[in-house]
Amino acid sequence: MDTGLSLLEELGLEDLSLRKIAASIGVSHAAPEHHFPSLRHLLNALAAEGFGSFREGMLSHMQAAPLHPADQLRAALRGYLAFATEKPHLFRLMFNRNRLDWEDPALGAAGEAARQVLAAICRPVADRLGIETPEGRVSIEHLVWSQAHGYAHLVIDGKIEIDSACHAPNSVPLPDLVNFLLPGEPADAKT
Amino acid sequence: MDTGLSLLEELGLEDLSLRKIAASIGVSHAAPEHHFPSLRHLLNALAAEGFGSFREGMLSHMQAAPLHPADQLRAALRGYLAFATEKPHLFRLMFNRNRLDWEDPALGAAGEAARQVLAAICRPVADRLGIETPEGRVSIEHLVWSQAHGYAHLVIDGKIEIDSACHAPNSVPLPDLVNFLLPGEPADAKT
DNA sequence: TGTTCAATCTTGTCGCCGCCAAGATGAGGG
DNA sequence: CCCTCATCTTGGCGGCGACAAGATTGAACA
Repeated sequence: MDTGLSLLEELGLEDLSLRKIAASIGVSHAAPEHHFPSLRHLLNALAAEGFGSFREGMLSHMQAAPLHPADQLRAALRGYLAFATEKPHLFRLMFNRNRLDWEDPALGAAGEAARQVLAAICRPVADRLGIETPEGRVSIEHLVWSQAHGYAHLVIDGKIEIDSACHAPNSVPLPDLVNFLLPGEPADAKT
Repeated sequence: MDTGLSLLEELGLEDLSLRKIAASIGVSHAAPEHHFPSLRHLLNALAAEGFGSFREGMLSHMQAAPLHPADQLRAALRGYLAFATEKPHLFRLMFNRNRLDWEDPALGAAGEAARQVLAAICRPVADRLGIETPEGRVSIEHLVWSQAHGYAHLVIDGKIEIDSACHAPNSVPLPDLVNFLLPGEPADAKT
């Protein structure tokens, strides 16, 4: 398990294999298959553990920040980005639909727990904006999540460098952001 | 090449193989290796072609929209999301750092051309916001791109459903968004 | 027309992979 | 003492990317 995590970051997701893990531990090539019926099960376990430390990373950043909603949101986003940059291959695995089995309840619970952190952060933000409906809250959560997720992906894929001016990626609410971005301009052309 | 693209969407990135492509065409297992020295070269070619149609998709959405910056931005984001949902596996390949060789000038040019579309969209937005510095423009581009990219990834990974209320994912400018989100609140705690 | 030559494809092989089956080992409880 | 179960080993299967060596083909050229 630990060997799997370290080999994952060392070799990358595509070059990780059960046989290399076994060799690294010093056992025969088929030994891991007793603990994990297939490679998919091992990746599921790694991803579930990853979501655990992902959640803890965001929470610890939040605990070090003031209780104010704005600071809490910034701290969570900082934690999101920090995890992605520190363990990029694990991060990619955690959001790789093809290689994980989300029917696995352990993985589902771990992912949901991490998601709840973001949801809890977004609620007071929505309150401050006067948004009360469930759909409005979900929209804000999606916008915040998209911002953090896209920024993290673009950074670890080398498409953009971390913007030192805004230490954490930040996001914005409202169903139609462009109206917010450019107030007084014509509304959406083709809704 | 065409077979590769269709097999990519049919089988997924992880299950695509040179041998399956060869078998699908009806040639021997080693025939593709004459045209593409390695699997990586084929994936590079597919990704470069993908960036081409990605760019064209955004441009065609933009041409169908009013010339106003807000509408153009919305149209481009709609094109971004449409491409990702229509060709999810190709989209994931195009942003997969491990399986592509970005030293390849053809791929680099194709990616840069697509990026220029977004940059061109963001410039008038920055102008409207009174942002003149190059760093400011880059910040806005990063924010817009992050929003679109994260939203697209979360949608194709099944983490969120497309929000019918905001037909395209929307994004926001400004280096520190939280100050914008929550005006009058204390500024960044730990810059 | 006949020859040459480069592009293209085939066949065969290598090592690595996930997976499966059968058996060895070894500790704990009747 | 023996049974049982967890754990590991050995060996083998087909599929994979990559490589090597040879066959086929068709256009260019004298």
